[in-house]
Amino acid sequence: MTTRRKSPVETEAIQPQMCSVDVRQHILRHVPFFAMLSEEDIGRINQSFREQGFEAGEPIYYAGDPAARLYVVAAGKVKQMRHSLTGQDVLLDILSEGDFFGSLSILGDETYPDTVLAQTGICALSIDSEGFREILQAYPPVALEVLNITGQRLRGAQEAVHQLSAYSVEQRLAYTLLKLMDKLGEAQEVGVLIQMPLSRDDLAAMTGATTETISRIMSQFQKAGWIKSGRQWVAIRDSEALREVAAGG
Amino acid sequence: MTTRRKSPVETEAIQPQMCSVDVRQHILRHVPFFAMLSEEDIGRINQSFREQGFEAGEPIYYAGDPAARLYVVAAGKVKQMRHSLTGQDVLLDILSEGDFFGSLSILGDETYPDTVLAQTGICALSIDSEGFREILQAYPPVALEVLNITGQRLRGAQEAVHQLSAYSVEQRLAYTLLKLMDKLGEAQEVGVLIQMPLSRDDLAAMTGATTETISRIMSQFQKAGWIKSGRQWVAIRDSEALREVAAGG
DNA sequence: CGCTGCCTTGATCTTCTTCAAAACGTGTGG
DNA sequence: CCACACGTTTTGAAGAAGATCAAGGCAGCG
Repeated sequence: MTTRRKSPVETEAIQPQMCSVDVRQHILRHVPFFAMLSEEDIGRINQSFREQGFEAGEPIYYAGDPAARLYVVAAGKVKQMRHSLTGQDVLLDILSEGDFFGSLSILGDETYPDTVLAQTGICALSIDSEGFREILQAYPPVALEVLNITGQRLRGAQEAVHQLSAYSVEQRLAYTLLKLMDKLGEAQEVGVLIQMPLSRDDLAAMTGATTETISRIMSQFQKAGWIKSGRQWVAIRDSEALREVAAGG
Repeated sequence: MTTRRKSPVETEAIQPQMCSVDVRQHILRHVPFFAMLSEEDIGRINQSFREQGFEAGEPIYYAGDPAARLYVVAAGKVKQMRHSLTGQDVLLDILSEGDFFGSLSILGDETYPDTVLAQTGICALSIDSEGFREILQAYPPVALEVLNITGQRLRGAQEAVHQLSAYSVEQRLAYTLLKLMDKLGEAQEVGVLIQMPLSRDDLAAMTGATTETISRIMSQFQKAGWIKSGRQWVAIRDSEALREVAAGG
């Protein structure tokens, strides 16, 4: 049953039934900030959510759209982006199963500051801001957990600011690859494979550099035997070496 | 009663009594996320806080210290920083009256990822993580408000990432000055004065550039008549022009 | 009145971008 | 199953933005 494709990344097609009502409750149970609730409570919460499928490349929403809903990724990966007037795009984060995005501020009316795109086919659960606020009020432990996660993300974003301010592209790329490995890595023969389609363009948008510069450095890394990479995929073979580069070796 | 100093910035000395128990309750009432509580509740919360004064330049804590407390700025300004192995420092944020910093994650045990320094003399209220968690549990509306503010900060940090990735130093500096003006601006004859001691080094650490580059661009801005600046102070005279530069004019 | 620390300015050098073109891999349609 | 066509990746050469190195100037303080 070997296919003919070259990329080791398995872009498991998101089946419509993965989004069905039947499995929604199961998915919600595995969302970090609902994990502590009883089956009964989750059932109640479930009713406020609705599910939605998106194909790879499709936008979930655009920057500037009125911010009305909060989303939870049930399956697949999404890219959270900001675009500039110059056309230069910045990839802020990659979110996967259990991560949330969208409207957090309880005070309605604003617009989304970023664009979110489906990187693979995805299934998302969503709820309107009003409904989410009600859940947070009804279940204070959930609010604390959401606060916790948001705090962690804030620190992550501050670390990114630090990186961009103080380190070279080479260091930032090494750091980014390590972070992706921690988040999406999967041990395989080629090395620890980053389980998602990932182009040089994506890496450029994540590190604040150009495609060409990233390509050059990736070639170096590969020549050194630290990574193995092809069209839209990357595997890490020597994370220790990358760690040293990231730290300024 | 005119002094001989040149800087228009008033570095009002923080008097010890500003930190006294008497006025603590008054201060807590003006902290955004306690504003909705009754006088009685604030009185109860008050007992968990302790006050502490710091002189200008003094550290509140260093990166790597065990993260045990959450702080609220009662008076003065603090700098939230990250340092790099290379000695290059990054200024993540400037916090003033009513802002909080320190240990947010409820799950104890970690260390602070950043260093916080008193930029002016300051008075801070602080509470241990345990006590803060209890408050959040006892007063769910407070938790929601803290979540809200944290969400806003996350967006601010993501905007900084965007800026660093996509815009020139000139644009970032213009943007930074405008942000400081919004936060700390005070109308005076010279223009809208940024009410705090602010060196070229500080601006360099905020924009991810070197002191020299910042100095050059500040000279340009001043020559153009958009700002007026001296030793450790800046006033904005033409915010519209800066806005245009920041937007890529 | 001189010292210390902040700010300015210039010259050079490095890093990264930009522009351009060729090579490669993947999926498609014949 | 093969060959073509497209988007991704690579590589090169020239250019620009900003860092680094090095002096000198100026303000405020003791």
